[in-house]
Amino acid sequence: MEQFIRAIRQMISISDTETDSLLGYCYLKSFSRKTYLSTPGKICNEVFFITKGISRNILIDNEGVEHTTNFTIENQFIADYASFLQKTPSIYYLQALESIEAVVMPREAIEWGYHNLKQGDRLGRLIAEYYFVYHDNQIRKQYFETPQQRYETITQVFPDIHNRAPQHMIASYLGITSVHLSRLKRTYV
Amino acid sequence: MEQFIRAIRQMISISDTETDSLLGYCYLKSFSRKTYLSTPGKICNEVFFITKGISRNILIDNEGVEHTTNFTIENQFIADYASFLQKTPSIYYLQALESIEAVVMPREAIEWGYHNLKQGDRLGRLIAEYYFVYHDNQIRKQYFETPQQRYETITQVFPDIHNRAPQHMIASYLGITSVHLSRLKRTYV
DNA sequence: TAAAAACGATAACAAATGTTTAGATTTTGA
DNA sequence: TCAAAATCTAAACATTTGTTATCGTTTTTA
Repeated sequence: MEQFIRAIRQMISISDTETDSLLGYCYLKSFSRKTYLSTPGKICNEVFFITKGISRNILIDNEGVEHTTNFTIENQFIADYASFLQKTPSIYYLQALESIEAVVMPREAIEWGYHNLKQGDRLGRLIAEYYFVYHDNQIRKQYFETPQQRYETITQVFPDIHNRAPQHMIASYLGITSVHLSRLKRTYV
Repeated sequence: MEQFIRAIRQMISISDTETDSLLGYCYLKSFSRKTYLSTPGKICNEVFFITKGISRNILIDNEGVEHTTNFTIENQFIADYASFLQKTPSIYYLQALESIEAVVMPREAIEWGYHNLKQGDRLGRLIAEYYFVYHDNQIRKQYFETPQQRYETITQVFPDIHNRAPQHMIASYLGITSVHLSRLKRTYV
C-alpha cells in the first residue's frame, strides 16, 4: 500500500487520519497472467493502482480486430476512465501480461474522497488533468512521430517494454501490423 | 456574457456575487475571419468561450504539412489546454473561420476561481473531465468508424459544418487528403 | 520435459491511400 | 464588380501498408 499512498501524496496533501479512512475503502487484489482485470460491457466502477506487473488495454473493433491501445506498469493507475466518469459500459479488456498485484479503489472510495478529503476535488481535478495531458501527448505523437520513431522512443514511456510485451502487441499499440513493424525494423537498422 | 454564465452554471452552482467577481477578470474580444486567436510558441494563458462564429485548431507537422485537428463553435470553450495546464509552449494555431465574438478568460480569472469560488476546484475537475471524455471519444471513433462514416456523422458533433468549413479542412480533420475524401464521396453515393 | 502454442521474419501479392496535375466553378476581397 | 484566390473533382501514377502463407525458433503449459 505504501507505493499507493506515495502516489497520492505526490498529488495532494493528505493527513494520516484521512489516509487511513481512504484505505478502509480499498483492498488488494492479485491477477494471474492472461486473466482480465476488467472486461467490456460492464460499467467501470473501480480504479486499479498497479504495484507489480504490467497490463494492456484491448479493444475489439467492428471487424473483430483486436487493438492494444495502452500499457500500464507499476505505480500507475488504470481504469476505463471514460466509463467510470460517464457510467457507461466499458469497451476495454484490461489484461494482465504478467501476474499483477493491484490496489483496488472502488467508486465509493473515490466518491468518499471527493466529499470528505480536504483536497478531494483538487485530487479529482489533478487526476483528470493528468489523464488529459497523457491522452493529448499520445495524439500529438501521432502527428509528429512516425511509427519507427515511436517504436524507438517507446521505452521513454514504458521502460523495458520490449522485454515485457511481445512485438505484435507493440505494433498494434503503434497502429501498424506486426508484419509491417518487422519490415520497418529491417529497413532502418 | 449571458451564454458564458449559462455554460458555467451548467457545471457548478455559482452565486450572483461570485459571478460578478469572476466576470471582472474576463473581457470580450472580436476576431475577423482568417485571423488567429492564438499562435504556436507562446504559453497558452487564456481560455476562450466562443459566443459567435467558428474556429479551427491547426497543427503543422515536421514535414510542414498542416493538419486541422479540431473545430470549435458557439457556446464552446477553446484553448490549448495542455499548454495551459503545463505552462509549455502551445503548438496550435487557433484560426477564425468566420468572424468570431469570444469571452476571454485569462489565467488569473481561472486561478482566482480555483481559490475563491466555493466550487472552484470542482469546476476545474469537471472541465478537465469533460475534455478527457471528449478526447477519448475522438480516439474511439478512429477505431470504430471509417473516414466515410465519420464524414457522414460529423454534423452530430459540429452541426452545419459542411456549410461552415471547406471540405479540405474536414478531410484533414478526418485524417485523409481532400482528394481521397472526394473519391470516397463519389464511390459511396 | 515434451507437445502445443505463440512468436518473429520473410516473400509475394493485393488493396488502400497519397501525389501531382489539370480544369471548371465558386468565393473572396479590394 | 471584377480579378485573384480558393475550392472541388478527376485521372494517372506512385507509394505505403495490409493480407496471407510459410518456416524456423522460442515460450508456455500440461
